[in-house]
Amino acid sequence: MNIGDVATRSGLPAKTIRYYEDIGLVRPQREANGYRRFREADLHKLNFLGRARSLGFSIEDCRSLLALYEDADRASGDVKRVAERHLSAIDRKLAELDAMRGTLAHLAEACSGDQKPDCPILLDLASAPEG
Amino acid sequence: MNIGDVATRSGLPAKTIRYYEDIGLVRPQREANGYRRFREADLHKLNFLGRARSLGFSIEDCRSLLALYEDADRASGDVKRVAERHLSAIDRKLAELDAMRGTLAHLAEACSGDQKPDCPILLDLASAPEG
DNA sequence: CTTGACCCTCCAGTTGGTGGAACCCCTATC
DNA sequence: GATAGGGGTTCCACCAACTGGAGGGTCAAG
Repeated sequence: MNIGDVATRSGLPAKTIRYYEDIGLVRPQREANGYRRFREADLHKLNFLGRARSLGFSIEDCRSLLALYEDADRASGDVKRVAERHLSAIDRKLAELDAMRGTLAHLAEACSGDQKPDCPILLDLASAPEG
Repeated sequence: MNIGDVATRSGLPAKTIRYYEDIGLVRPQREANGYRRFREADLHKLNFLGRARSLGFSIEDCRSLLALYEDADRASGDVKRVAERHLSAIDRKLAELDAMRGTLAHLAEACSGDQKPDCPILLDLASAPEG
């Protein structure tokens, strides 16, 4: 398979796949003309990467997960640890966004949104930081 | 005030303040010796920026908000529009993270986490993309 | 033989800063 | 006057995870 084929089959842009090769996540072979040659195993890896990235795992997480994926002897506990670490990162992010949302919604609600220049949003933003 | 003073009073690192000057968000004057000289108005702006950034507004959003802040004649509706656009971006992000969290929690729960090599997390990650 | 769809490499830009090097300035102390 | 420290200055490089584009090679069809 050429890069275009794995691109359509994995759903990843060709650019991204080249980038993944650059940073050592996949190692396709090369044809005589310099074109990358991908095998089924490479496609599996790319699918794996696409799915993991879409779940928000970082590239470095993906590298670990891929190593575990390829290690037939790994303990599933190792994978679970990576997943749970990521899960709590997601929870932190969620809490943070939720707090933002609360403040912002409150401010937007208090704002009349008309032609008058008074605006509680700006008033809040302009208030000094606590501490 | 020198940069160190506004840094402590605004809670922003000096490096960040220099960066904000670089991209034109603040324009402190200069002393004869080349030191930046900040006035109260600059400090207000920096507080504004710190608060807006902590609410997740992008730098470009901040630029708009700052322009509105400094425009005595703005309509509060203009500000509200920026805030509401940002609010829906936050909502999208929240939904996305929540979906991730669901999938991941489900997978982690299904994973025994013991010494056996079978791992539903990896199995899921390895499955082909739909479509 | 030309057209057009692929493919290649390399460079630069994105966002919002952060780290560090190399150097200047100011004040206090010896 | 020398020196030590704690400011300040500039500039360059780096982070994640790509993305866009230039400039050019390759291949199959008409």
